[in-house]
Amino acid sequence: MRICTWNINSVRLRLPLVLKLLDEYRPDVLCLQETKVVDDSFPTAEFRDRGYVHIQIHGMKSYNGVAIISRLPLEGGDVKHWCEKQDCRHVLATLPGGIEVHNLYVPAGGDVPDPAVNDKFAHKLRFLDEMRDWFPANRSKDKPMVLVGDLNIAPLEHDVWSHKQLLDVVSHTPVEVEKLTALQDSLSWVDAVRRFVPANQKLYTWWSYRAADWEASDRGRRLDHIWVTPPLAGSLTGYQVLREARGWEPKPSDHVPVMVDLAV
DNA sequence: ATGTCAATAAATTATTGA
Repeated sequence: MRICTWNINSVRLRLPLVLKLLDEYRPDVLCLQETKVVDDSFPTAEFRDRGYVHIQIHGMKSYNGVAIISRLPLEGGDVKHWCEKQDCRHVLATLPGGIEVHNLYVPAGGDVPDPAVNDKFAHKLRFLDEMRDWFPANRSKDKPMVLVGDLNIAPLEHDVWSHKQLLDVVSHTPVEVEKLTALQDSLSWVDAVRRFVPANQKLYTWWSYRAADWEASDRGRRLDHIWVTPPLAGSLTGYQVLREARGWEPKPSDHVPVMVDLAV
């Protein structure tokens, strides 16, 4: 089973790129974030035509929005709300074999890494705390689960182009990393991609639009993640981070697809 | 390091969020 996650930054604008991904890499399950579209306007037909007939969407106007698009049957589709907001940052569904997929879009957190003066950063930290509490209270680490999405945090030193220069930059500050790690530890989640890429090797999934030449400067961050619970860890057989997709024409997302293969 | 995108509401240009 191949599971892919991609922050698409408008699914309607980049629909041709999404279809290219499906045609060339044939994931069984595609999880999108930042779809930026209400459910009624989601381009469902184009996915159905390609055999992706099982779709769980949770979108809103302009911002955020998540979707699970699958060739395999989905059951028990649901959404969760965090921080007393209905802002479309989470959708979940169950795959054959009882594998529960959680697709998440963690708040970006604004620019100033101080919750006292920046409400967006405070929201991000609260969101992480709520997830850290929710998963162990409602799920067991013995349940086969996959958590994917744009977590908007690059936790490891080599998940960013310069650990030192990004210590004060939202996405790599110690307080965010600590909270993401606490969430990971809460159900013994395994960082699937880092099972294949050693922690001392640079690995990025996002490059800013603001760079004059993203490829030459290569100032990336690993913000997009795939985690699995312990029962699935032994089934991981491969991964791909589609760096090339950062250059896909005509208009690439600033994030690239991340996928893993599971022998289930 | 403050550069670029995308969506929206309003009317070719500003705002907001990332």
